[in-house]
Amino acid sequence: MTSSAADEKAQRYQIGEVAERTGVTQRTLRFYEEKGLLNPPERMEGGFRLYSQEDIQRIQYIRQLQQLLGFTLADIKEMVEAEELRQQIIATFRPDRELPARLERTDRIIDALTRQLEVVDDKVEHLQTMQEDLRAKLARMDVRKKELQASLTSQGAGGAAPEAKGKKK
Amino acid sequence: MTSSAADEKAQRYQIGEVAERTGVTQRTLRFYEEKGLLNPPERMEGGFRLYSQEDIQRIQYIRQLQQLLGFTLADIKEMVEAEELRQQIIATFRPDRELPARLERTDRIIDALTRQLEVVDDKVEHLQTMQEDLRAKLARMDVRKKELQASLTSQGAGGAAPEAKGKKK
DNA sequence: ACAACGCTGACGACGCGTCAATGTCT
DNA sequence: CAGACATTGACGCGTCGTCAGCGTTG
Repeated sequence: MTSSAADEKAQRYQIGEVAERTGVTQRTLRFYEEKGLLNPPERMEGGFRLYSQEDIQRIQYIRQLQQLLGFTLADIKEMVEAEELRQQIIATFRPDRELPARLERTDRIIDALTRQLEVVDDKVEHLQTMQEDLRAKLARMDVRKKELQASLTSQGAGGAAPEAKGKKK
Repeated sequence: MTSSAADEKAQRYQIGEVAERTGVTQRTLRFYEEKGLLNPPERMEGGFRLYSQEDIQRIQYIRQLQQLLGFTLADIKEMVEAEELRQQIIATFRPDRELPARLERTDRIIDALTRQLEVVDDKVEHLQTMQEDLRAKLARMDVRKKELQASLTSQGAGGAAPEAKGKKK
């Protein structure tokens, strides 16, 4: 139904659906466009934006860099451009002329990837520490909660403190 | 050298040193105070702020929640309050009266910790995926770079493309 | 012709950066 | 008293949220 078999790859989405699929607001999409993070999508006659599949991927990429890694949109702009280069280079049927220019672009891309990887490594490390911390704290609080609940259920009867036998230290 | 042995725990720091130690600006410290994230520190006669060791820990805690987990300051405010409760409860010599109130506070703390842990787990997962992605991309780009460099050094002689024999698939 | 959707401003909020004018510490 | 450090405004910026008024689509 949706695919008529004639137009295979020309799927376009309007802003509302893109917003839903990517989890960003329409406002944000227009803002990214305004800031040059997304190149202006096609439009319908009346002016409605029509996004491609690649636009959607790009949006998700931007969000990752922003939310997971905490880069600013200015940083991300550079990286998005590098990523675009990367995809072009990979898709390109290597015209093998202008080798120095290609090498330079390659370096730009490697720089961007390296910066990202550094941040990722850093965050993973910190987050894992935090993870263990939180698990430990949670475990201790759960123990406490159960102690409190025990004191409550057996309130009038036994005594105020139910011994809490397995105390550490 | 810094510890004179008389005043063990009463170390206080002015805003500049705190800023340096925690990696946030003085502006940010005043802002956090204004927003109720930090409770107003002591002051010297002239009005200079004097922060305690715990204040510093709290600032670092806030920064972690903000930068690593991406919470808003409003969220963080709740969590900081919960964390304060947690520390009080741990330090408290359990007055064992008002058990229901203690249980409620315990729940608040567990909620905060649980929320944090969810976010952390989520982020770690995404970041690890990203990490592998980035390493793979980087590896491929490095290969490409070396190919290009080889083409350059042996430019006039051998040929344009150095075969790139070990291509996967 | 109708609801649902999208368009472009414009203003506002959050989380600070960055002065400026003044006061305090040692 | 100098020079470093701190104080309270005030305005500005990045990254959108939100609303208004109007046009487009199905």
